[in-house]
Amino acid sequence: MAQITISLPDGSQRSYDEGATTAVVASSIGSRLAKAAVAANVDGEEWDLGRPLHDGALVAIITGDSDEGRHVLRHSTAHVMAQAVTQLFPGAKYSIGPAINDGFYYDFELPGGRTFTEADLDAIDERMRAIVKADQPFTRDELPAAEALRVFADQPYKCEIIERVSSGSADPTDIDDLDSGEIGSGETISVYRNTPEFLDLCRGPHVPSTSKLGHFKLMKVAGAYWRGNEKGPMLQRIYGTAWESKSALDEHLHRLAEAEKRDHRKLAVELDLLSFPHELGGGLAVWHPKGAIVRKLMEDYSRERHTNGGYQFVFTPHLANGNLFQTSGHLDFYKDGMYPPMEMDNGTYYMKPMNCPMHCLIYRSRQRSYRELPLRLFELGNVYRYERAGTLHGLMRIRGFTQDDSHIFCMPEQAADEIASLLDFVMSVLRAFGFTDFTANLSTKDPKKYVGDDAAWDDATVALRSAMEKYGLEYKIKEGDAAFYGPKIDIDVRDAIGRTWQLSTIQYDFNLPERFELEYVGADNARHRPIMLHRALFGSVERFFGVLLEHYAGAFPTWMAPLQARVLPVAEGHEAYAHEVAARLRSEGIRADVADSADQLGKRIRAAKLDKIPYVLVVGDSDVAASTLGVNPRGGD
RNA sequence: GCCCAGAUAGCUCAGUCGGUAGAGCAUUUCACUCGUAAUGAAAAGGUCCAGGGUUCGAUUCCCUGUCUGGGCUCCA
Repeated sequence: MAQITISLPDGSQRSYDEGATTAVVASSIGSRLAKAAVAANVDGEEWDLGRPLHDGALVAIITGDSDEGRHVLRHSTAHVMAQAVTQLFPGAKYSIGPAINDGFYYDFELPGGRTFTEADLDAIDERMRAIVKADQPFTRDELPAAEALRVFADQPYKCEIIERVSSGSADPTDIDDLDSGEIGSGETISVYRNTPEFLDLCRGPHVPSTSKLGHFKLMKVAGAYWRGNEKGPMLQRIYGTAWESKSALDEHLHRLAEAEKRDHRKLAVELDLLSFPHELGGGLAVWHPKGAIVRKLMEDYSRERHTNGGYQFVFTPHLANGNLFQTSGHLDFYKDGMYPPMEMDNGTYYMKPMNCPMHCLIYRSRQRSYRELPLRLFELGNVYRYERAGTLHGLMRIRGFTQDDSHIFCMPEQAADEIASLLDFVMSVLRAFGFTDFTANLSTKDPKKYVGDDAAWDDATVALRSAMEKYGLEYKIKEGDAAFYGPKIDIDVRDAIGRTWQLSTIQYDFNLPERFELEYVGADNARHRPIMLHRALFGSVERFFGVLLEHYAGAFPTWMAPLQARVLPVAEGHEAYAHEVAARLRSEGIRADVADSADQLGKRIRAAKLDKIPYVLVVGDSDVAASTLGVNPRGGD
């Protein structure tokens, strides 16, 4: 048996049997030695995590506080879960079970179409803990494909994977092949087992033994399509989370609880901001007075910045004749995302899913000169999109919403400068709302869904790229993620608890100017075609509001708080003075009210705090006498 | 659209093995007038999501729909 020797940071060496246990693991989870060991020299060659060594055997080092280490233990936990499920539910079919962010999942099909219940999760959890306790070693085997098919004869999903791998059609970059991508070269299939009865296709690596696991929790059951195919069978997916230590698990659960407390749907009810009445239908909201104040402040600020930024305001209707969307291409490309047609005596009408076609009509309403360009049209435009029922999510995914939408018409040679100054504008406005951490993505052409010629796409992509480089913004590339009419830049922001949200978008469009035959007269007295930039900064006002609500956990900065101050008289005798104070504040433009003394002071303070009012002002005898007040700020602003 | 789970007072939830329901908070009234996160008492508050079926009787069981939640798929 060949040996693998690893030099440890303390100068000592350790040898492992290569092949018998192919996952080489630092002696205990939580040890830090692995990070240093990754750079160790094995058999005279540099190697890295997960790199195949010696006839396809894999070696990996895990450490408790590395992403690689967590990945390994999560995936191993997924195996144990599948093992528990197959023991508890004879005849269960198991498909794939990868590690994901914070945890893992495994997809199953139970006999007779049975589904998992909450009680099942408890039983599975219990069985998993027994397997952990049994200290079963994970071992690796390689089987010829034909034998693997025999071994997994009663597991149709596994057979499908084996066939895909042995025919060479598995794609290791495909999420659905995560588990299968590297299980073999086509000739042989690698499997892991930790008891004689349970084995699973897997490229490894795994922890050496089930006893290294244990800090996990099964979270929920959900439906999931086999291989993500909407037409394919629906499997039962169990999600779990797994960590290297109890404290890490607890921390994760705590983070989840924090995020739940910040849920904008919950806060919207608690703070009386807005609601989604059933009578309206799914994905449609009504704004209550307090929510409306915040929204109005957001919109006012946006209008002010756009005025200063050289934008011209326009208004356009909510409906349009279908011919307009035929011209724009929406009916060809996104009919499914539009509300159904309304037949009228003079044509077929649709709710507008976007404002751009109408802005094109404004551009085209008369002849344009190059001297007018860039022409920046801005509208807080209401659009309606028929989002599929299962995708609606509070304010984040909604069917009727308002875009802070602008379309900038400019000469192609102006585009890079215009985009660079747009980036500046966008981030300056986002900073005003309290975001400081931005990342950008450049989305490129979707080869299956685009219009226009390839050269135009290339030019547009270069313009966006050079604008970001000019601005000095780092960006990632999302291949094939662009809209059908042109490439785009999306700006993601990180919120107070580290989640990222895609907010702003800047999209290059050479397609609509073509379709609407937009022109300008150039300095050469000839007609030219402008290009168009779509850009939304909030994205949707509703969604941005939802993100702000979660970012601030309901405690909006004072400038946008629905109520900025509440005056509390200590007792009945102080009420007149309290009203005087509030009136004075209101005359200074401060949103203030008074909570009279019907309840005890402590209770009124508590209520004001729960309402997240920035300043609670208490007035009693000494304040009346000296014309003062006690200031109790919310803190944290 | 698909899978699973829900919908009971304004909110959060309990309950009814099928005999039209209850708590806490909020609301109203009364008492208390209080100096920094819950004073006490009383009252009022419900088509138990909607429609159909089974039943002597349905909020409860079944079906359909609507809406919500978690996923999948989608996201111009």
